[in-house]
Amino acid sequence: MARDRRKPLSYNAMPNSDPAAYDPQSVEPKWQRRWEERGTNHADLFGASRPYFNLMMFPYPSAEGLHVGNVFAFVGADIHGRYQRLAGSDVFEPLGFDAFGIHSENFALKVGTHPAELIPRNIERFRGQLKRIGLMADWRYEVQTTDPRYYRWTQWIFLQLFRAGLAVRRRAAVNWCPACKTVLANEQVIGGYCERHPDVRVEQRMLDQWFFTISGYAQRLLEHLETADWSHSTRTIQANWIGRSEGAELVFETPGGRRITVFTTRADTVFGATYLVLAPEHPMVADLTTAEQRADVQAYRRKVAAMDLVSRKVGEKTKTGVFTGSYARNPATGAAVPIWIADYVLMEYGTGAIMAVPGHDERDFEFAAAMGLPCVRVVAAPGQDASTPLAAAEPDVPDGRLVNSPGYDGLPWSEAGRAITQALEARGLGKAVVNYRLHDWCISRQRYWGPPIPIIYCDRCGTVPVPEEDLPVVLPALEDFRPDDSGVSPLARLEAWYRVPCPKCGGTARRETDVSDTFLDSAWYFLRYPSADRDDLAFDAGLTRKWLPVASYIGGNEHAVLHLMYARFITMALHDLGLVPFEEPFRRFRAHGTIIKDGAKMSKSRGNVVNPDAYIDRWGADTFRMYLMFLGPYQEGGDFRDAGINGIRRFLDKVWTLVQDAVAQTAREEASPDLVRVMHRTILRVTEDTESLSYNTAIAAMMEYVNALRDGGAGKELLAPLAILLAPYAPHFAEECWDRLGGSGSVMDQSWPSFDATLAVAEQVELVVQVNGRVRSRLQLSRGASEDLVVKAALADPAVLKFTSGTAPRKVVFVPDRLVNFVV
RNA sequence: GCCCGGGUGGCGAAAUGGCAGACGCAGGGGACUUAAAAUCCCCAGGGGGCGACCCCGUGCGGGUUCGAGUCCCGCCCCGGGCACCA
Repeated sequence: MARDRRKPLSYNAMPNSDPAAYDPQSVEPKWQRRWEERGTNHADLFGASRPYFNLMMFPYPSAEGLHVGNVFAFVGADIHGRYQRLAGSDVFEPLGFDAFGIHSENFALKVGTHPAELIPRNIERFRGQLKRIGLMADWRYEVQTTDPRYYRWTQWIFLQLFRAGLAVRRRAAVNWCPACKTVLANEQVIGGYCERHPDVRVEQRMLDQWFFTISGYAQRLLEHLETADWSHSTRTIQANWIGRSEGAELVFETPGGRRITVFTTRADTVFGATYLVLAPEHPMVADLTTAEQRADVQAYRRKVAAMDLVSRKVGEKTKTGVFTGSYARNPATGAAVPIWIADYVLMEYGTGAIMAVPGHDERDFEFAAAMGLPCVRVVAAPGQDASTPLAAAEPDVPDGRLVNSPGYDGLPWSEAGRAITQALEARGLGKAVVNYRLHDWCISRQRYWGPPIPIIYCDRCGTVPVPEEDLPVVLPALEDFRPDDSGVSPLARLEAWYRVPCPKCGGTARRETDVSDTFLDSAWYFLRYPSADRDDLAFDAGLTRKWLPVASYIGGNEHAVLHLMYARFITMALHDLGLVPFEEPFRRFRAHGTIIKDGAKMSKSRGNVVNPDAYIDRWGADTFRMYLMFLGPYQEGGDFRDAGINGIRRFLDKVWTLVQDAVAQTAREEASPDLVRVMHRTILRVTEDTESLSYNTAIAAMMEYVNALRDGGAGKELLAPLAILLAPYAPHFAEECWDRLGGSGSVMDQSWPSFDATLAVAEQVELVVQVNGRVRSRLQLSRGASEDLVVKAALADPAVLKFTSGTAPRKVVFVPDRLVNFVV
């Protein structure tokens, strides 16, 4: 733990000599042992009457061990689970490890140790750390995605999707690093160069890949978001990612009778479409290219094909493109417009072809200017007309109306699109369509550390799924698992492994040697948890019906698109196959905030990663848990500074002292009615705040209560409820307090205290008296004082008289039990 | 550029349109102690006044309202997501 030498953290700097003092180093291991012995954290999966599946995002067990961000995430979710249990639910809180994937593999390569050896060590360490922070995890149902008993069923899910036609094989472009000799994810390409080789340009390669056709689910995935009980931010990110846009497909015909279909969201501007642009890969390009233009077109297509996928999409650079030599007829104007190809048009969106309207689209304007193509105004703002010159593209003209568009002039542009599309549809040259930005999910990885895709290629029978009874296809041990230049997985080196007889005809065949994406492993792990001990099926139907959909899922927004989208898709697909009885996997999702350090996200490269171990050693898990939760609103995160952690420890010490004193008390005193009211109010606040994940204010409420108890004297009956309120936050500490106060059994088996709503409000209220909106006095009155009484008392107040000068106010605003405002 | 969040003391923050700054950290003063730590008590947004009190104050500029940190309009800044998506 780094801290200032000159001024060491002084709190508890010396070993505390007082044997009665709170010592987390003895309290915490003791209760962790008892929980284990008594099975306190176990859920009765079959017998539970009020099942509550409390899910948190399982970690990737990195070599560095757990970091503060993980602890923040897990503790927040654990508090929720513990609260639900105390509130009467049967909570199932499982954990596991997501240990396949390129990160593990790259790390293994770096340190020269096989992942099969590395991962179990990391998991061991993680599990130890997770137990230390006192999670209510039921470790009997731990899952590890790298275990053949798990990925057997990952492969099984692939087969279900394959049978349903949702897994398809097709050729697609991937990023290829010639130095790493492997395929890279888009995230690993930095400005056109390899993340790990900053001077090596990434290339584009065409490979056969397996895809899940998630794009067919775009509309459903979007629609369900509207009513989902999810964090607003997460819903917005997903909706943007799906990227629905309504528009039209319009047809431009060539003299040779070819029909070029373009997608546009601005059919209203079709009269201004002065040229067409196709993506360089568009299948019609070869046929459209004239002899004179062939050399140029081919050179351009080669150049684009060599580019990496990331810099291809960077919009800043100047536009390039080539004329094909052909023309097509604008369906609205009838004019012949030239057909170009340019890399600013992407094959994977829309139809891979656009009508260019330089007058009202910035990219088209830029391209037209560079190539000397004509530009026409078809929308005019009030005060402009058809001949007002265009100095730049005007994509969004407020109150704009169509011009230069015979038959539609004068129509507002926002309405004209529909009319024009309808008219073109009648001539077979257009129709309204909806497009989505969401692409199909490529699950092929030309890598080693993942579940082999369970497919066999037979020369006679073609693509044959591995029979379910032959699962798992075990990932074979491979000493040298480094990727190579071949463009296929290292598994392709193991002929003895991939050479298998065809399951259908028995002839020579070979296994698929690619492995599947790690995101597939994590797209269904929540289904596995309740059935983690079963080897005969992926998930038991009865348990699934009982425990799923997940009641609460808490995790980071860094997984808002990939993981959460894929999990939803897999669930929806399994539902359509009749394998699960629900379409959405998570009833409720809450995104927690990010813990940053010195204003930046924690990362190894920045060197600002904080290891929780040292804090737990020094302060104990409970203090550390509460400190993280007190940092700021849970759903916003905060900056990690260790200044302030002793505030939490002071709070726990105060509670400890109160408990000792109460236990030592011989004479039983009646609790003061005022303190009883404070207690009810505290229960109310902690209940509401814990429920809404406002952990920081729940802790503040408990602190206020403790301050009041110290002033007023506290007996056991005022402290026992506090022990329960504290249990989600500081579970070991709460157990110890509960035990010392004479409670029986685990504090986790108690009922959450209830409050009396009439006692939870103060008897005496302070009423604010304002004159013209400014506070001039305060009145102490009993709750429920009538307007008459308040106004009379307020007007008689000398501090008020000074400002009203005794005259009757023009207006009186009265808010019961809060304020009265005189307007004079 | 588009779409979400957010901007409040020295710091982390709190506040159904109704007392801005709860709770905590750091700080100052005092008690205890030979001394320190720990602990306990008090102070603590800025300015003015001996004082009771008064004025100013929630990124900036307007507006609605008896009353705005909170609602509306227009900006600035920070964080996140998307980005030649037609």
